[in-house]
Amino acid sequence: MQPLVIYNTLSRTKEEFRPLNPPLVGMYVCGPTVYSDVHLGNCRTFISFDLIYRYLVHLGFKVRYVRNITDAGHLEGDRDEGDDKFAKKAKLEQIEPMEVVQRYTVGFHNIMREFNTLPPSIEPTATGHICEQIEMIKEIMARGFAYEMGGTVYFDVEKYSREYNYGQLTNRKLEELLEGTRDLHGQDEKRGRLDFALWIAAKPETLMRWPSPWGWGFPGWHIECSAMSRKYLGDTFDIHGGGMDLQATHHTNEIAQSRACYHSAPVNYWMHTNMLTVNGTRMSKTAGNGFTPQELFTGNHPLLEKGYAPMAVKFFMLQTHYRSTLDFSNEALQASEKGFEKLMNSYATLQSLKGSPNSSENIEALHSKCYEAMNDDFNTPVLIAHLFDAVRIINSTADNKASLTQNDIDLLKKLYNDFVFDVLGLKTEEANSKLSHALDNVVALLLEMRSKAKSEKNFNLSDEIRDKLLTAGLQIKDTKEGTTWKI
RNA sequence: GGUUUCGUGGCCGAGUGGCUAGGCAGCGGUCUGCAAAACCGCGUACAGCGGUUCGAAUCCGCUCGAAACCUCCA
Repeated sequence: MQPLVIYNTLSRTKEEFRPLNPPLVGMYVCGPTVYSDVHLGNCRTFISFDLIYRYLVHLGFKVRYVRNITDAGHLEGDRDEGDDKFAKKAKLEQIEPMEVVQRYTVGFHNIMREFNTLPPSIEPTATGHICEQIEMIKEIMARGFAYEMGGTVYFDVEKYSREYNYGQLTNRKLEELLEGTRDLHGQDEKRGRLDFALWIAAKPETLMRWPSPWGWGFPGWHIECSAMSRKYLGDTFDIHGGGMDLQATHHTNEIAQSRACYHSAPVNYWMHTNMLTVNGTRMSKTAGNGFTPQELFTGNHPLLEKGYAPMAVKFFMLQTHYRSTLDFSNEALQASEKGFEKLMNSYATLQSLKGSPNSSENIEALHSKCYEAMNDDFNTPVLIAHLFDAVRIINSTADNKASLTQNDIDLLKKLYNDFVFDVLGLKTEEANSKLSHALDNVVALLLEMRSKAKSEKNFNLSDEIRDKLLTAGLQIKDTKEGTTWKI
């Protein structure tokens, strides 16, 4: 079987994945800034990396998955001034900044649980690592790549560029980058226009502040990821991920900070997930064309015709490759909802299949095709196409149009457990067991009545029972072996 | 303006030179008292123009169109 290949942003090609210290794998993903409800685009990124994490674990790697919580130091503007997002939000809501952080961190975790993502191994916060950030800034200054102006410390991009390739990640030259920036504003104290803040001096009204060698202040946005990834994964680690929008600025600066600090490149494989769009344009907080995950689940938003279950949404996302943009529309979402239902129904059917002396299908070949799809840069759309092959085989067997040995049936069960549940992280909606037991009995009673009516050719009554059950949300299905039903 | 990516059948979405995914919707059929579900079959798509090649959705050029980044956002 072909080895696992990963598209590396650094080389812009798919590369064979070779961890530094197998079977250990270090993976860092830029987490959310918890100053408001988690954005659906964020969710896509974290679902993508959850898939990657799950697959690496499935392959037997021992993965340390670090995903941070940004709870300080993320500025509103690009000019390194103004308050950070938490303090601003806290003032608006008249609460403590850490209250904002707590509220939205909890909300974020709840949504991630709805999507059935696994918790990371470590979830460090920026405010919990102020010391590490200050130490790193000191090291960068000691190597001459940063300078202090009035209590604010800036990273010297031009100086860095004389020794390293600053635009490496986006394949851009310094001159091109310089052309793209705006003119320096009069009040700005930076030396170069590409310079960015590592530490920002607190203003009298700044709520979130810490002491440092440069006075009271707070860390810049980019330094937290460099400091925390280094602390938990080492100077150089295997995978760093995030959304594509972080590539040009945040990740470029992370590389610069690490190299300026300890010379070596921090990451071997940079992975970037693509954006979520609505009607062809990017869903963003500022464009106002987005909805929250909660609104998506309930359908309580003008853009949504109805609510969609978390698993249906997740399945919809996984039907697109993580490096492609994904456009949200009711039509597409409903198509996925039905496809997901079909996939899950076949799993229930699979449980009732009986083995035959021989098989008309090659399940082992199907199994290895699934691995091939995933080994090709986590190609979930192709994986799902193979899973629908399994669906067809299962349903055909149930219809006596194909046959499977018990061994093959067990192999199919393993296929579902491996890929549908373990790797894709999908699950069926669980019903309350006591309630569902009672429901079973009630439906069985009604079906018995209907069956009696049918045998007496009282089709009016039998159809009435069927139609009223459908209205109540239960669909029944007559088969040769008897009548089955589902919600 | 610069950098990058993309344009696939009604919709979503895989696919980097020949073997032409998959889902949803549609049509025809099998099954069925009728349904539903399931299964079988069908549509022969690759923005346009030109080029390379025995052969291109896939490589090259141009044109048109879209998006992302360059400025806070995954």
